[in-house]
Amino acid sequence: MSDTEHPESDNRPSNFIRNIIDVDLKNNKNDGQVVTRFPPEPNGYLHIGHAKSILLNFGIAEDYNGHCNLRFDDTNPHKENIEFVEAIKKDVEWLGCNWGDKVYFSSDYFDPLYDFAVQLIKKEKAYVCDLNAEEMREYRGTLIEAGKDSPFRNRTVTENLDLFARMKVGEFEDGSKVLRAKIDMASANINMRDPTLYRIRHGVIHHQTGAEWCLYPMYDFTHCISDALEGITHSICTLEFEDHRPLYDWFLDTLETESHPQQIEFSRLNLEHTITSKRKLTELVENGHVEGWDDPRMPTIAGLRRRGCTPAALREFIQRIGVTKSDNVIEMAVLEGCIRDDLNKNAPRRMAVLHPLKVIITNYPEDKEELLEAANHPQDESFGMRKLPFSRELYIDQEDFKEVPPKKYKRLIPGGEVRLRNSYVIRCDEVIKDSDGNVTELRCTYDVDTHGKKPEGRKVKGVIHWVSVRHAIEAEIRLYDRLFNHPTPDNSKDGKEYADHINPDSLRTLTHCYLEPTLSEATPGDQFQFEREGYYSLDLLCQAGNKPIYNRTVTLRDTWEKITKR
RNA sequence: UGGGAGAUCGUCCAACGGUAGGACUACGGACUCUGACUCCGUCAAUCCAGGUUCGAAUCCUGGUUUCCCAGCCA
Repeated sequence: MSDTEHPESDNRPSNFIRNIIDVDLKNNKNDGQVVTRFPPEPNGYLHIGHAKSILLNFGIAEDYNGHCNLRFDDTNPHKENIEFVEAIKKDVEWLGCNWGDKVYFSSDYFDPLYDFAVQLIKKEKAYVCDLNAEEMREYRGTLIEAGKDSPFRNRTVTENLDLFARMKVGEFEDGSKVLRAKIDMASANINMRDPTLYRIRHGVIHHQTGAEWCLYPMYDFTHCISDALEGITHSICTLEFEDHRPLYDWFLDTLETESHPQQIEFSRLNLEHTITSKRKLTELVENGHVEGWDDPRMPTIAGLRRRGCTPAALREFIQRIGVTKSDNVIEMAVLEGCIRDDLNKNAPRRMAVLHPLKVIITNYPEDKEELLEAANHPQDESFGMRKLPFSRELYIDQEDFKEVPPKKYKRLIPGGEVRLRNSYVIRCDEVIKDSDGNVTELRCTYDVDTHGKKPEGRKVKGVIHWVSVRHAIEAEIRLYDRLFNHPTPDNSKDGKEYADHINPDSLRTLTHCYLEPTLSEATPGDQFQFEREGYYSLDLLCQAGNKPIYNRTVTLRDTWEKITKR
């Protein structure tokens, strides 16, 4: 902690939702309690948009000494499964959120929900309707025309009670009957035009309740009641549910539940060059555009993790983008900046050559080798030192030698000198080429008096990385780029679909890369800065034969590239 | 006049009737055994038109424009 005046209040996010809560607290609403919830449907993996919601809800709970429930909104067993439940728990935990002892499920409330539905029927606020899906759509009207009442709208309480009970025990086929709320078919808000409460689904095995039910409640009915039963005070959701708030309130008012949570809507996260639609992410996986939900190119939390993004970086990102009700598209640079900030501070430095070019140090004895000390972090001594073997034959990167250098180039050129990082200054004496004129090898000499000191009588500006051929570890390195070429592939307004904007070069695999030998000690998930290249993470899952695989998390900022592009 | 919501630098977020501020990006410079990091600096915005007010991003009126809604999905 520094000596700032208010060390506590510095880092607290402030946004309109927290402002609302502050006012509620001042008025002693909810007895001063703050209880939130994160309610994912287990029908896919969580993505970066969910991270916003998770960190918002859990963050508020933490800062206000409240609690945030993890609740699976599992009312549609057809699409949901236990794999997704487990994946979601893993991701929320990885983000550093603590849901306490109990994981909640909407399906925990199937019994009370059924009783509430009965209550609604008794209040003449719900009825069993025999219209099929198509008929119901016709009766619903349009955005600008009122709907009309279902012919089944005026069934008696007794008849509705009987029918609903028989729906429950399985007397009717899928789709033949639904339970609907009786509200107003002429409402300007389509959600209020007698929304469906329950549908019949035979033969699906629910991951929590098995085959116990053939009747499943709908979102609008389930969500508000689940919130109320859990004593949620602030039910925070995304903007598309704004239209549903009157319905949320209608259920809780009509049923006179003990508590009446307040629904508050915020705008969802949109990130440039990616998509955050669960449906479309599912398609990317199922159509083989990516290798799975945790493909490092995916904006899923699992993908980000495998790519090497850290929870701290993601948290910082979510904090930086803020929370409002306005539509937004966040530049990828914001996320990358957060990742770089975190990894710059926390990733030890290593050397790795991605595009090897052999260098022979002709004045270095063949059988000699040295161990050169190198700092693991240039700004943080606590990272300690490591020893790098140096020998006669080295690899440097092809990019670090140019026979015909562009302006301002300060790496190796024929007859020129360059510093080998953590090592000596070498001079390029001879360029060896193959029959096609490609440079295949460099013959250099080293200045023995330049290790740990500046060369005498001249300045050497360039510093390049290297590895010793004899000691190097061969590795596969995967370079990831944006998954989509268009900044808003979802909504490109050029008549094309998101899939048309997939970047064919989103993955480049380099199979003959060479790493410094200390990397043999790395374990999956470890993150490093490969100096002058970027941040890389040892893959969590794969190995290419006996070669390790490193995923590029993000490049270093590259002003040289900017200069050369001009 | 179907309903609901939004509009502030290129991007994201502040300013809650009193000097339009921060972050990211971009650009320029310093430093450097990472063309990184760090540091310093520069550019850059209130959707429009009226009105109220000593004073308006903020309040009022009228426009413009963007997003969401017609699942037995959530």
